[in-house]
Amino acid sequence: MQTRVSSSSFISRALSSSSNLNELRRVHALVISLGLDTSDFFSGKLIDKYSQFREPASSLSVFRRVSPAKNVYIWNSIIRAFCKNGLFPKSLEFYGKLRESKVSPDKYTFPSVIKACAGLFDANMGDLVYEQILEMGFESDLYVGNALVDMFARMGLLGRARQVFDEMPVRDLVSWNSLISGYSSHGYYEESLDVYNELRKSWIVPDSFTVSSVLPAFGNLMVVKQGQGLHGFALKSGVNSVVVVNNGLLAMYLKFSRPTDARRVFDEMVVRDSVSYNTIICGYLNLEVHEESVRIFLENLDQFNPDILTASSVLRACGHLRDLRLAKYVHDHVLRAGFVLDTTVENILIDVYGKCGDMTTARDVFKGLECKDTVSWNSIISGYIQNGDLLEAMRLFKLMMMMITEEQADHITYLMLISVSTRLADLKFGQGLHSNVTKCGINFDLSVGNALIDMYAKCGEVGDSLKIFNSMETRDTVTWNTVISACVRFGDFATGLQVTSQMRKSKVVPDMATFLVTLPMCASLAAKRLGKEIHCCLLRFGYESELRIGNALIEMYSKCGCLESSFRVFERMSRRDVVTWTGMIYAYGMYGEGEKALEAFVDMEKSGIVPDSVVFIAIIYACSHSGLVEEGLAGFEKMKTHYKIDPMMEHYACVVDLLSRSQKISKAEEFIQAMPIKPDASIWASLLRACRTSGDMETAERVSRRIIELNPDDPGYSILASNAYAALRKWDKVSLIRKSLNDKLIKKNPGYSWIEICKKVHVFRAGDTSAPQSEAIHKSLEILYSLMAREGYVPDSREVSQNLQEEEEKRRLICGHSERLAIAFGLLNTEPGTPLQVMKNLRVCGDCHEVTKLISKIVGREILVRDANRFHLFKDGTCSCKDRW
DNA sequence: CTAGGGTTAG
Repeated sequence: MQTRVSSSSFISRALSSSSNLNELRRVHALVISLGLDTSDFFSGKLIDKYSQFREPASSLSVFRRVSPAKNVYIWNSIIRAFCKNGLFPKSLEFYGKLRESKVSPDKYTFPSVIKACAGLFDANMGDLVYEQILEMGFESDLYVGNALVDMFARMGLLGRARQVFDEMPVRDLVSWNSLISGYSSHGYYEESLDVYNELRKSWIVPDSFTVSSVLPAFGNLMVVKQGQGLHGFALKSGVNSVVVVNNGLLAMYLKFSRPTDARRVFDEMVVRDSVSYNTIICGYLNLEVHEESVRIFLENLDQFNPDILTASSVLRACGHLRDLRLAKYVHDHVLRAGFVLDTTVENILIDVYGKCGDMTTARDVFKGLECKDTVSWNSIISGYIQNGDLLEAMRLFKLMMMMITEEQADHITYLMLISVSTRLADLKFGQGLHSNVTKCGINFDLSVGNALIDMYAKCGEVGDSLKIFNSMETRDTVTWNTVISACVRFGDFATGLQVTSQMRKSKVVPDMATFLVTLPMCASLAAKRLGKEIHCCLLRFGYESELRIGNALIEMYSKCGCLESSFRVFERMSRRDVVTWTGMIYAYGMYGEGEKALEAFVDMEKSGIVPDSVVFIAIIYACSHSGLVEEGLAGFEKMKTHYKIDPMMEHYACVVDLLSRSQKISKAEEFIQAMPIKPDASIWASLLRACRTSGDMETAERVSRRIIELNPDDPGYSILASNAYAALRKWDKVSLIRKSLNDKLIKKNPGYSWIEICKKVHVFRAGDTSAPQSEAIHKSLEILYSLMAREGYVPDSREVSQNLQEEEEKRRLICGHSERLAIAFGLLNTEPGTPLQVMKNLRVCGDCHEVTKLISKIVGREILVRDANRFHLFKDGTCSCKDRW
């Protein structure tokens, strides 16, 4: 008896202290030799111990040797053994067997069973087990409760987890940790933080589990101050000696976009594991410091074992850096190290090779994938798009749609393909995508909606853009920007303005693109007041130092009649590029300040900016509007010989304009003859305008014929020719041209003018009698005409382009030209002496130019007129353009 | 019974 007791306690001690499998097997052999292997006590110990050394098979064989009448202790051991080794189905199988036996489970049975349900994400089994627990009344047990909280939390059923937690009669730190971790890992960061703060109010002191579980919440909620506080707590309490905690701190600072703090944590870590390296590599990647990402990897290759996650991060960095060599090296390394590549890594490889421009390899990886998921398809399609092969991207998409798999095109697929249809201006394809997207409800995705708006706009269907926009429930900054830009592109400024004011009333925050689309809109509309407001607004949002914003402001102010403001913006810019200078030169040109434009060009050259072809257009344009013929020609020569820039059609048109404006008609015609490229309608149109002002009707007719022969797309040129024939009284030609225009269903942009008075824009169309104060306007114009007649004014009937029988009727039409209505309206609605500013969408006609000069003299006012081409400042009977319009 | 790291667009 004595021997028996002492050998029992000896074996029990030997079992507990065995520290490796071999030792355990020797003790096991001893147990068998002593005939103790059927004993419940030793068998239970052996089952536990074998599971500890990851030998569940041995655990099971021990279990089987125990007599059929097993007690609950043995059952719990085997269920726990399988559970600990991740063999959850086995755990549940033996739990089932236990319930079939006569033995009833105790509270120690359930934590493992619950964990098995959690591990299998088996919510039904979990519910069943929960019911059984409630029947037996074990739910009040701390360990059972903790396991339940954990199970529900893992399954994402945070409401139920919280309920169990709230109903627990006793809670410990594990209960809190399980709930915090559950909230965190499912993205419920606020809740996670709330529970953590509740915990902090209690007497319980957080441990490393708590800290590492709540850290992601701090990182994602960007609560920097509190995050730093938690860091302090981690240092004080000593939990930062745990590597997981440090990894969490590292990740948090990276989420905060504080690489310096992150780096300090990383450098001060005594122990790092591969997660530490992966976290910092991936964090640098997300902060777009890709070089740093790669550097950490290369410099620490001997410090840690890169795993498949390391590889995927580094590969992504390679993609961003377009470093094909390193990508191939890492890929090769991964293959040789024998890592199993899952779909995620393969997808990354497809993306990276695509980004590096190696579509052959990308395609090989793609082909080699046995199970292609949506991301695989998206990645290869995106590769082709990035490499400019839009048609192949389309082809692959069609192939994808034909595949009978569970993988379907998602919002990203559609987003990419909508942009393909946009870039190809393929309306039919775009419409097909739209209907697909509507069928699967993806159209409610904000980005997809935005892409569709853009697609329709760029395919010329602005009406459909607006339809989508109006039907959208949520809109972001991009939505608004896209719609405004659609209106501007289409020339529908009225809607553009309306949408802009709606946007300003909404809570959406403008971004740089907002300003880069609204400023040019103001420029086109010469909406000075709105332009200034937008300028103030962008100052508030801190965009004033942006180069492109400065460039847009210069253009806006110059087109709104504020040359000084343009210059002020120009002066304040810390950085200037060729666009900046071009804007300024063009601005001077518009105001007839040719010398200043030339000076600016010299300054630009001095500042080391290399001129491009556009700046020369501005130069010649400026010279043209200031009568600087020689200087303009010199600029053209300098461009060709000194800067080796081949002139484009626009340059030739500018030179023709330059010569024509100065009435050098024969020179202009010679120049056109000598052009190395075939002159288009714009060239001839320039010449034609000059012919008409100089009265060279012979050339005018010849040139008009040319224009009609060219059959230009822009109806403006045909109308110009038609007007020339009208002046020649060749009405048959006029009606022929008009008819062909009508046949083509082309409608000319009708002429209109507008004026801003008391923060309101008033628009006038030619001959419009429905405009406000129409009666008064006509009356005052009549008075003005009689006053003008005294100055010797005779209306120029050549400017009338339609064959009207009565000279009187022609005069009526002239008097109806829209800018005159706008000017008269301005005179009627402002204090005497106030300067007026009138805008016109077309060029001012010669007769209106004369009339405005006279009006400025008669009423003693400055009248600033901006037409489609430039500014005219009328003052005391003269114009700033010195009649070179 | 409780903790951390990876994919596609713009």
